[in-house]
Amino acid sequence: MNAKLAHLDSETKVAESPHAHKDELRLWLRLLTCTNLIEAGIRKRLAEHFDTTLPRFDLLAQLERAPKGMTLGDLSRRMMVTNGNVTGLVERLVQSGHIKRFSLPNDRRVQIVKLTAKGQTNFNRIAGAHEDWIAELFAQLSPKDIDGLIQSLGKLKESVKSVNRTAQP
Amino acid sequence: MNAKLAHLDSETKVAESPHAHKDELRLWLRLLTCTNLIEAGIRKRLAEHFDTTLPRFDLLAQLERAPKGMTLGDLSRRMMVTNGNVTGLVERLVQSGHIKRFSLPNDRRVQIVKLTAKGQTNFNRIAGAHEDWIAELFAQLSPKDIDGLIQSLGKLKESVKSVNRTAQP
DNA sequence: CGGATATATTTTAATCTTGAAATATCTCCA
DNA sequence: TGGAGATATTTCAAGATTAAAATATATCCG
Repeated sequence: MNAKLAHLDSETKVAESPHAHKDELRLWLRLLTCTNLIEAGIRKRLAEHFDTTLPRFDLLAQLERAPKGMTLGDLSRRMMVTNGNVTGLVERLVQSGHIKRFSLPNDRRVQIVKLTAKGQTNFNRIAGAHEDWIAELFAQLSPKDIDGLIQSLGKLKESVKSVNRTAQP
Repeated sequence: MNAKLAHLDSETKVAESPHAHKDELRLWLRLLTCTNLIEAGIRKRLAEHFDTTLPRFDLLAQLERAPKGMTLGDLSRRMMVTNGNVTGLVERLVQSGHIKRFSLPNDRRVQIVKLTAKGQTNFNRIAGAHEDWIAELFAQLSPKDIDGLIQSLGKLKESVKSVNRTAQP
């Protein structure tokens, strides 16, 4: 059994006491299930009611909070996806007239994208419904539950970020 | 005001009380951020250490808990993904020798898939590391935080499922 | 100045994912 | 029996996603 662990690399410190983390694993699976269920629900509703997708809505939502526009790099960081992903998404949203590209005279590497009037209108219509769908899905949680979750997930977020900072330079 | 809205359906509520659900929205965004951060961390580690992906690992994990094998339909329900998705995933895992297909003599529509010895060995090696990665990422949460999250997320899961049951037949 | 290095974006190939349509098989019942 | 409807899987087309390599531009510093 120890021989089996002997070849393990960096995480050996945790590997010394295997199978002692059942609660964390259970929590993670539950977290994933909740997120997946909600995401699926939202995705389906976006398709049915507004004929759009979650990544498209997500990108518009980012831009909506940045009236002066954002670079593709900003978008990929904010949305936590790769650059290449944003490239394709932006392409399709420009194509459909929801956003527009601008180049900066002082730095020809960057592209700024902004919502068009059409994009803004479209986003506004969706955003209200989206907020209500979320409230509907969370309806059985009390304000106390909600507050507790916000707090604990805030802690989790910091925990994950601090590990990623040290482990992945 | 709440009493007045209580019997109305969600679409009507949208019109009656827009923008009254900030906390739920904030919670949802935080939930999504946490899940995405953790998923990204796990995905990266799976690629680096074991040259594999999350969906592959996920499928193997499902099969590991079903020594008698599972049908593709079972897999797609358990993994909460579409049938077509499982078809492709299974194809690649059969290809790489981690799982094997079997047909049932009494029902020629269904395909059972099972872990091969290689798949089992491979999964075992990964599962321990995976559990430790999760524990590492959750390290800053106290046992009390963890328990609270498990409870509240359980409630959330039921809330979402009950809404999806009534809203999407 | 000019090259090394850093930053921003795109491209590429592969995988993942979905929803819908197509195919195959089974079950039930008139 | 035979056909209607249910169930299981695959196919298909489009989009989303990643990691890594390629491209383009900027900045820094010797």
